[in-house]
Amino acid sequence: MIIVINMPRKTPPHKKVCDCQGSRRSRRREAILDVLSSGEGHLSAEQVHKAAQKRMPGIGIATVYRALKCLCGCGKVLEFIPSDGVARYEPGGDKPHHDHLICTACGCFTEAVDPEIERLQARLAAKHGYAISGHRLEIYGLCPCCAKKK
Amino acid sequence: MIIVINMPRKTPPHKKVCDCQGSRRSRRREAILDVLSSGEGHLSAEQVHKAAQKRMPGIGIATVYRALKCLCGCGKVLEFIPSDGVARYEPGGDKPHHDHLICTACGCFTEAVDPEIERLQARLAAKHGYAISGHRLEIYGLCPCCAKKK
DNA sequence: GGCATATTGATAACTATTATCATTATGTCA
DNA sequence: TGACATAATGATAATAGTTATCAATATGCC
Repeated sequence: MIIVINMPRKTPPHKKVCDCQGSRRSRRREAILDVLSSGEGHLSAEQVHKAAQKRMPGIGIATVYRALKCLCGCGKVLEFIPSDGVARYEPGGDKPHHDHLICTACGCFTEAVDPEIERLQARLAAKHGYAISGHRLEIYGLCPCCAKKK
Repeated sequence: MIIVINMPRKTPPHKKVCDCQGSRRSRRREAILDVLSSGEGHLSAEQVHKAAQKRMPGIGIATVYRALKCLCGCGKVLEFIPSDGVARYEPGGDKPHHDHLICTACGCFTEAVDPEIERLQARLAAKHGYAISGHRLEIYGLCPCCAKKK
């Protein structure tokens, strides 16, 4: 299974914030996971924050970032960073790997996967002597809805 | 030909800084282009700045950013933004499209392309009703050099 | 050479994200 | 149940990368 890997940010956390094992139960972290599990996914941290505030008024943005990092660490949430450099989050866990189609007009995300592409990527990596550990594929264009409008 | 497209940043420039037509000649802009043309490519703005200072002492970082934006606008330079969110620049123009293999250990970039993958991406986009305008593919793993060390 | 204006450098501002730190909540153990 | 160790939290400062602002300078044209 291919995992999407993000390059390390400039200032990585010094220690694991949460391994979701020795952690205590936290109602806010649960609320944040619930936002992603029940929502449409592909939310930025700010959007997650807004949605979480409806369930848990007063929740701080720092808590959201910490919770997302924690939830990513144990696989319950997936983070991916498109070319605007702003991290997006989606529920992980049972969800299979997929790539993203991104609409250049409305900014919406569509999930898609092509096993053939996955296979060829591995081949391309091998051809260059790379031991592949992950990949990131984004396809840009007009979504059907926006294409119709033009 | 497929062009790599970056999502718009949060604070896009209000106007085109330079269309490389009505522009005046600028020795610094030329120096910056020269850095990329003669160097290894895949440089961050900061790295370009450092290299440019050797040729043009006192050149400011703002000038580097402006010049890069200008040079990207007219195709002489290509910008791509990997998952650390930090823009990298490489000479454009005559260079054909390519994807990137990125080493998770040393951070080096390798250029690669597979026509088959390109074709399948177009097919995948079409399958989802997308009018494709570009894509971005990054493959992460250990480069041959780093793989050998382990 | 002089003029209109494009370009520049210093620096403030901005966005997304992480670190800090005092306060609060949680779980455990007596 | 109550006390205690410590994980989690919120406010906010700090950081990195990038863009905007603005006065000073450079460029091209007459």
